Order: sequence, then C-alpha cells, then structure tokens
Amino acid sequence: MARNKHPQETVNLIINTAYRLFLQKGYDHTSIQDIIQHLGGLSKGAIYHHFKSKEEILFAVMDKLSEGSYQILLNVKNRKDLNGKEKLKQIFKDSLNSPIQEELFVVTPSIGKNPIFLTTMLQETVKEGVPECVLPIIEEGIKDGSIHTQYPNALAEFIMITVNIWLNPMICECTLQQLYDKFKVFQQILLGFDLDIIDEEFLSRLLELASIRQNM
Amino acid sequence: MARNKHPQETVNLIINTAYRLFLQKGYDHTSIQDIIQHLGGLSKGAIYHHFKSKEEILFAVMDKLSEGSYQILLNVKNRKDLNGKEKLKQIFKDSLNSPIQEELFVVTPSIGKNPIFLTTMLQETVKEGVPECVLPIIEEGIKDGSIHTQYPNALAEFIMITVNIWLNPMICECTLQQLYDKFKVFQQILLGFDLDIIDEEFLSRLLELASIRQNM
DNA sequence: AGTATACATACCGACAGTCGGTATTATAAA
DNA sequence: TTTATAATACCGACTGTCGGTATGTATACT
Repeated sequence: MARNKHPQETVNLIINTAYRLFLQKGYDHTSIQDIIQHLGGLSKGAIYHHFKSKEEILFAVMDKLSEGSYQILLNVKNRKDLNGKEKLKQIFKDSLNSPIQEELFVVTPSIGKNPIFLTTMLQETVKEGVPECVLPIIEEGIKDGSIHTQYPNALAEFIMITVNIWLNPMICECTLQQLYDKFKVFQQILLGFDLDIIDEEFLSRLLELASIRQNM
Repeated sequence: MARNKHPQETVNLIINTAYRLFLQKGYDHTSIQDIIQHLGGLSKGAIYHHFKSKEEILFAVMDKLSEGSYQILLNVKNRKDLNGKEKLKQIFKDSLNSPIQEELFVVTPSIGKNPIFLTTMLQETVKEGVPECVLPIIEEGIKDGSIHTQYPNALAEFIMITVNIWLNPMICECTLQQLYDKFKVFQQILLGFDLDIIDEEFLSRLLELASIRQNM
C-alpha cells in the first residue's frame, strides 16, 4: 500500500482496529496478524513503524478508553453551580450515560476473560483515576463542607474500585436481581458516609446496561 | 529419567515447581522450558503427559492455592462455640495468619503484574469463595441473629472482593499509612452493617504482611 | 537532489503444543 | 513362576504460530 500523506490516520486506523479486536477477542487472543488482516492492505511493517510493541498498542487503546472519562471529569470539575458532593454524583451519572460506556457494553463479551484489561484498568484507577479525578473533588467537598471524612484518599479509592470492579457487570457478571441487591448494599454504604450520590436513576441506567449483556 | 512408580509424585513435582515460578515470575513470563529446567531431569513429554496444556497447570496451581483457605473455613464452620458473626471474624483472622499467606507475600513480587492470577482469583472469589464459604456463614449469622441484612449474597460478595482486592497489599500496592487508612474506612463500613469483625489485631497482622513487601 | 518518512517483506528466535518412539510397570493367562 | 500383552511414564525432535527485527523501497518533504 502506498504511503499515507497523513500518517496519523494510519495510527488511528491501527488503534481503532486493535481497540475493536482487543475488546472482542481479548488482548492475548488477538495476534498482530489478526490486526493486520483487519487493516485493509497494511502490513506488519506499518504497525511496527508506528508502535514499538504490541503492548504499546494496548496502551494507546487504554488511553483512548480513558479519554472519555477524563472529558467527563473536566466538564464537571469546572462547574460553579455544584459543591463537591454534587460533582461526585454528576460524574457517576455522566460516566454511566456516556456513549463510550454503551459501546463498551455492546462490544465486549467479558472483561473478566481479558486479564490484561482488568489489571491495567485496576492500576489506572488507583494511579490515575483516584489522584487526578475523584480525590480532588472529594477534597473540594471536604472544604465546602459537603463531604466529611478523615481519609479522603482511602475513601476515593474505595469508591472507585467498588464501582469499577464490583458494580461493573462486565467484570462481576451477575443476574439483574443480584445487581439490584449490590446497588442497594453500595447505596447503604455510601449513605454511611453521608454520600447520597447514587439514586434510582443511576440504578436504572446500570440495570439497562447490564441487561444488554443478559441478551447475548 | 526413569519412570516413576508413583506418578502422583511427578504431578506434584510439576505443580509445585510451576507454583513457585508462576508466583515469582508470573504466568505469562514462565515458559514450559522454565518449568522443565527446574524439574530435575524430567522432560516436556512428562509435563504434557500429565497436563494437557499450560493453562491446566495454572488451574492445578490455583487449586493448590485455594486449598488452604478451604481448610480454614471447614475448621471454623463446624465450631459450636461461635455464632455467625464470630465465625466470620475468625475466618478473616485465620486467613491472615495462615503460613500460606505469609509464603505468598514473601514469594510474590506483585500479583498486580500477574494478570491471569488476578482474574482467576477474582472469578474464584465470586464463583466459589462466596457461595461456598462466606455466604453460608452469613446466612447462619442471620438465623442466629448476629448478622442483619436483606442482601446476604451481595454483602458477602462485597466483603470478599474488598478484602481480597482492595485491602490486599499484593494487588493494590500502597504505603503502610495508606493501608492503615484503608483499614479504618473498611472498618467503618463494616460497622455500618453492625459487623465488628476486624480489629486492631487484624490491622497489625495486615501491616506486618504489607511491610514484608515494603522492604523488597 | 537529497533526506526523512511510511511502509513492505523476508526473516529470526521463542513459544506452546504434538507425535512417534522407548522403557518400565501392571495384569493375567499358562 | 513364567511369560505374553497391555497400559503407563516419559523422551526429544518436530511443527506452526507468535511477537519482533533487519533491510529494502517508494513516496513525500526541504
């Protein structure tokens, strides 16, 4: 294939192709050959010209994944009409409602069967999601008096991990009834911290997403 | 090497060797050749005679790992001097104090960098640990009046995942101070369910285990 | 024109897994 | 007890596939 005048298009093509395959078949079970075949004429040389390893493609895919969440955060963070607690609630709501979430749920058979994704997600949550997103907002909430805790960092980590792992139907697969129960338990826990940040709207969207997977 | 009259010994040798290597170097970075080299004369044929794939060796290793927890459970489950809540507390205590835990902490550099282990552990927790171990005891606690919840299954899952993932220093690596904070948050959460099942003794053992890893 | 870039292609070593073969043990009939 | 037969334990060369590299070539930029 002739060389592309706009190489970024080739990079995006590779990332998008890998993105789809990684989510569908899992990172381990997607070979470079697989990616090449879905690239439409491009060869191995093209891939290794733009990426130095398969793992680097994974990182690019993960970046693409977290991009959406980061946008949501920024939008909420700068709003002046919400206090810390309200911002937290808004972030959870927006995250669940984002089209990326929907796409993820439709495309991915089971992240639980995609070990590297799970691990990377867990680490990104703790090393980036918490310090860059949730923690600053919790601290803001502490300052404005809407959130009370002695352990903002631990609380932030706890909430993120619980939502991203335990409440995530892609990871901890369960029936809709069980998911409902899990929501109730989590809601009760958060109320123990005076955090009324997940409501019936959150629940129904969660169930909606989960039910996508029940019919597959 | 001459054939062994007691083939189970060979199987155990393979499992134990793989066990050590998988924990030390990770499943992905342990090759069959690696295992063979630490087997003392046995060959690839021997391995594939007893196991049909590398993954099957992994399953055997995971079984060996959960064996210990299962024993602890059985010991506690049959005790007549404890109610449900007390049994729960005892199980957590015994689990942390078991020599297997200690060995794990000493030998394993980071389960977080061992994706398959993490995934398998998560799935085993939900599919076996909860229904076979924690849930029956919580239900016992509900019957004897020591535990109160509308959602025993969700609560069991929540506790197990939080302890096994978030509070696990092998997975969510953090400073001792952060681990202390996390303990406090989790303790507060459990108290919200009237579950006073982790105490200062649990904490100090947890910190002790975690500090093993700090000095590596 | 000359250089840097965007690819193509032939190739490499490592890997998991297979297969035909051999040596040892278990079984059981003579 | 001996001997024929079968089953098991193991060996090691081989295969296909994998991620990754080295090198060649055509196109775009300066």
